[in-house]
Amino acid sequence: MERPERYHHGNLRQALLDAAEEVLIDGGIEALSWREIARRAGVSPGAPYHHFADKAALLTALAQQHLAELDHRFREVCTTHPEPHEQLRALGMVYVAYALEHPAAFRLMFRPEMGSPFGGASAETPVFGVLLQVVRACRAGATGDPAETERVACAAWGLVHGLAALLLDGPLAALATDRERVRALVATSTDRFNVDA
Amino acid sequence: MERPERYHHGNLRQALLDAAEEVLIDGGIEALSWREIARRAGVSPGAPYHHFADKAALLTALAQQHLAELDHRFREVCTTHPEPHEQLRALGMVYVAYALEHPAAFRLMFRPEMGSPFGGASAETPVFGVLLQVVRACRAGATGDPAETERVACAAWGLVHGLAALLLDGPLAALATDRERVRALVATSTDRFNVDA
DNA sequence: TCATATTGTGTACAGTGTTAAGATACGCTA
DNA sequence: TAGCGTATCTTAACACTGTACACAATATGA
Repeated sequence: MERPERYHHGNLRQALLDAAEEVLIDGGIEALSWREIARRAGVSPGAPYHHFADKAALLTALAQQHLAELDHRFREVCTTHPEPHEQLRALGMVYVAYALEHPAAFRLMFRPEMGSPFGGASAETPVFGVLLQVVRACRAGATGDPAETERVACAAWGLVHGLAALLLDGPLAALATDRERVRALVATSTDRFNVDA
Repeated sequence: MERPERYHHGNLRQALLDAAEEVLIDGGIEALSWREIARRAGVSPGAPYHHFADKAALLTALAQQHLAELDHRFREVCTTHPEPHEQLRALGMVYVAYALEHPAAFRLMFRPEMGSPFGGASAETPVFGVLLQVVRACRAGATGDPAETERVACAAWGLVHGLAALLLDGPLAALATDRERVRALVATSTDRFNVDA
């Protein structure tokens, strides 16, 4: 989209990611076809293969971008909220909010047909790393089993992820538009989950 | 598959569902194509349109079958476990176990590109109905807000659903094969979730 | 300046979901 | 039992899709 008159695009890779994002927003996942992406970037359907191995690779890269953004928001939460338990509640809100704000992108991160943009669930994993850190802070000073701490972090992730998934494509979809009820649901969920050792 | 030599199949509708299930098992969701299903049922690609409006309708019907089976297992749990809190823990185990046992089918139920097999989240909703009943039993005698009870049930569903989703297609996929660790994770999750009023 | 690597185009192929027109067999009524 | 309407299936076609390949244009570096 930068300099259409030239033979070489300049930075097609990013242009493709932008085009994919654009398609994703106003057409959803079903509209996200390789050729449509190339079309929007003003390029022939063969060109993208010089920048991405295949469709899955492009989509994985896009998912990673969103994952990085979500990770950024997570870290922001940690700076604006002092107390660990408050941080945890805020993280839940941010997670669900992001899912509802970027539904198609959020779904993309958990599609089985492409390589998972997360690695595993370690301290270096984008979003999970922050979560694990906060959970550790909540349980600081306790003589608890470290494996249990990890399980608790996974459970916390599962909790908010499940809410997001059910709100997006599950039976709770009807609630998704009512911001206040969503907020209440997330609050109930996190408040009732006991993190402490 | 019943009487292949005849022009009319007999009960093609169920044969198509069976074929779809078969494809789903040994090929995953990606292999689940309309034509492949017809092929396995020994019929031309146009024939299924007399039984299902389109691909999404077929897949929705298949998802509903699995949902009914899961609902059945849920009700079974309620009869074999007397105490509500025990029931709740057992339901969580059964939910996650079903997801890991039938991964492709489980994913099918939450695909955005087809009509959700659940209606909303009411007492009549297949799986949620049982869950709601058990949560109510846990909170019996309390003077709690009914809306809060509903939120708690939603949160409980979110908790186990999130675990299942992360184990299937998320960063917890590496754990999925280790039955004992999965069991411990689910136990930690449900035990730490406070249902009571 | 010229060979080479990079990044485009164009065409082709197999496979997809869906539709429409025509062939066949079943079930009901007379 | 004969005939007819209708439900069911086949065949062929359409507009797509993702990917592969040969080729062309540009950029780069010795």
